[in-house]
Amino acid sequence: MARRYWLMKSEPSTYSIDDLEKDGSTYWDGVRNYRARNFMRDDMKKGDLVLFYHSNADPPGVAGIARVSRECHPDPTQFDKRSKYFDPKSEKAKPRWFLVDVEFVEKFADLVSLPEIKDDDALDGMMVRQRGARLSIQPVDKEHFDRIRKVGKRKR
DNA sequence: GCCAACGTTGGC
DNA sequence: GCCAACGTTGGC
Repeated sequence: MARRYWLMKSEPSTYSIDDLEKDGSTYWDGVRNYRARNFMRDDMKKGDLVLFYHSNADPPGVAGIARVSRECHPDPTQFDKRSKYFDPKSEKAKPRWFLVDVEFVEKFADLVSLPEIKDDDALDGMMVRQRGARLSIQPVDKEHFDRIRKVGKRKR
């Protein structure tokens, strides 16, 4: 099957591309939205490439590239009473929330900002351009992925 | 800090 | 199963 491409949002004040570079890889924990969960559970395969998006940042935008390094497994934070992601309705035998691991690939020389993404005709149709696109994990077309990666490699 | 957009919850 | 109320996301 063809490799798929994704966009994953993270608030850099919580976890940034620099944190991922330092850690090498991470659990993508805390997703509590069913559509986003279903992408991780059903569709994200090892080797898929990910646009690492900084949300709630100034400016928001794609900061680099990551890669799925481990496929779907239960999100441990759902069972951890001390975690803010604790879900009392989730059972160990029947976990409700799943995650994937992602590993660092590259940090862009220069962040591809949301305004730039919105201005670029080649990126027409990207989900992240839509008003109110709150979904924290989004599928991305290969052409859009390649375009963002190309723009991200520029120096200025 | 505001608020529009959207997802979830819970009463009925 | 509907839908109002509420909570969250995230750009601005």
